[in-house]
Amino acid sequence: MDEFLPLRDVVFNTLRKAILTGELKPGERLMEIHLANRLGVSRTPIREAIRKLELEGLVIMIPRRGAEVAQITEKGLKDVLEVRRALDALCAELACDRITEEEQGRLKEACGAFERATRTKDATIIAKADVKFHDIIIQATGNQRLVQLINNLSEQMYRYRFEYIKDENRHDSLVNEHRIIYQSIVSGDKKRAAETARLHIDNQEKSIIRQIRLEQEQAARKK
Amino acid sequence: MDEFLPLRDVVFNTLRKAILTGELKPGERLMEIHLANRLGVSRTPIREAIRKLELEGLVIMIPRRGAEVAQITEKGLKDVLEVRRALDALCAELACDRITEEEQGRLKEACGAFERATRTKDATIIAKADVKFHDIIIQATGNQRLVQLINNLSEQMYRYRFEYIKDENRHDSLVNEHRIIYQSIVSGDKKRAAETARLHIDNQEKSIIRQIRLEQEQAARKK
DNA sequence: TAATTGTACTTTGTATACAAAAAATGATTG
DNA sequence: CAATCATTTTTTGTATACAAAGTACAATTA
Repeated sequence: MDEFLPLRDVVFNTLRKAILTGELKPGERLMEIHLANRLGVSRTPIREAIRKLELEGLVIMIPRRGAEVAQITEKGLKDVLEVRRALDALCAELACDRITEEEQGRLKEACGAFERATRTKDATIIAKADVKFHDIIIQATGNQRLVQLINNLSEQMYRYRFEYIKDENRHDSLVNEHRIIYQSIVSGDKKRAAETARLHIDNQEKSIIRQIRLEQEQAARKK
Repeated sequence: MDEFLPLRDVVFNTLRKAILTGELKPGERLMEIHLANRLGVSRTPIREAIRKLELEGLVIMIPRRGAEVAQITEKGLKDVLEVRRALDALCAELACDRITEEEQGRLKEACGAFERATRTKDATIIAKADVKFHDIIIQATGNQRLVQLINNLSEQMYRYRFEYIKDENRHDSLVNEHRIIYQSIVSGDKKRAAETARLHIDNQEKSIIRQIRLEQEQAARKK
């Protein structure tokens, strides 16, 4: 499939995924020769991939020392979520105005599919259904720049998303929020759509921050 | 000053500036050897800089053909401004809650400085005063991610900003809007601050879109 | 023993080399 | 004269080479 992508893009995708899934841990150094050997390419594509990761904020560069996986701080996550809150609300509002009949149908289906997914109690399935639902809304805005920005911001929390989805106590309210968002969008109620989208992020934030604190405590105890 | 930056970053900054100022025109190819000779470096730093420009959206890659300066379409600009509208409103709201006494002082000063700048009728001076005013607000949010995103989005319109500032008929309303934004923020009136910030972008949008249509007409007439 | 300095080893930063694809040129043929 | 195909040139994509900065470790000295 990706056989015809330039190696730099293959490497970029590979490294990005490794960082997002936690396979490469925050603070870990990305050493070029090591990665080159591991991925069976030369240093050139590795370096070019790192330049993109750098701009995306997934790695930070230390001069003459190379790249390391960016640390995720509680402050950093709060900042990301604060922006996402505004952008998700914007998405919901724009979708109210611009969603097509066809997209409305798919959104309804995705909303139902999400409810069914929660009943499986399988976090992977639920996460996929969740992404699908929100993707339809984001696409319905017809704003490519917005799509790109939200994807990038979501990325930063990939690791924590999963834990959030696992919390079964939240499932009912998640389903409920999705349903309200769906209804508001098809009925064109911008205010309610935006407000619920914000609430949706607020709930995620609480869960993720709890998660982070836990990890930090564990890290501190290790020392 | 930048003597100790890696060459790739020097090249990145140079190329970015060249694109934003219009020195490198939309559609123009970025050929590596040519740029390398022109800037007195090898292809390696050039390529790494291009990878960053690529992710920033300032150039687009065509496989096996290299990079060219991204075209700016009316749709693309509308998309950018739609996002900025939301983010600038967010900035204004956050600033209401978080601005420090010291920043309030600087904002007042910047607001007055902007008014004085308009009286010079010198677009460069006005543009600088405008940036300074808005920078204080953005910084007052304390959200680094937001700062970075807004900077990146502003960048995309760099070329048009200037023309917008030149329109002297708008100066009075610009000064007025700044004053309202300043007053709303120091008095903590989030709603009014956000609404005025949105209005501020709307006015820019009208002016910039007019500008773009003009350019496109001229381009069409040439053929 | 602790600190410091010198040396060997890594690792990055930059330049160059080489292969393969695309573009341009020109020759040949209908 | 036009069109097509071969050939040359240009340009990208990838690998490698080399220099300089950084790091680690050991030996030496206070």
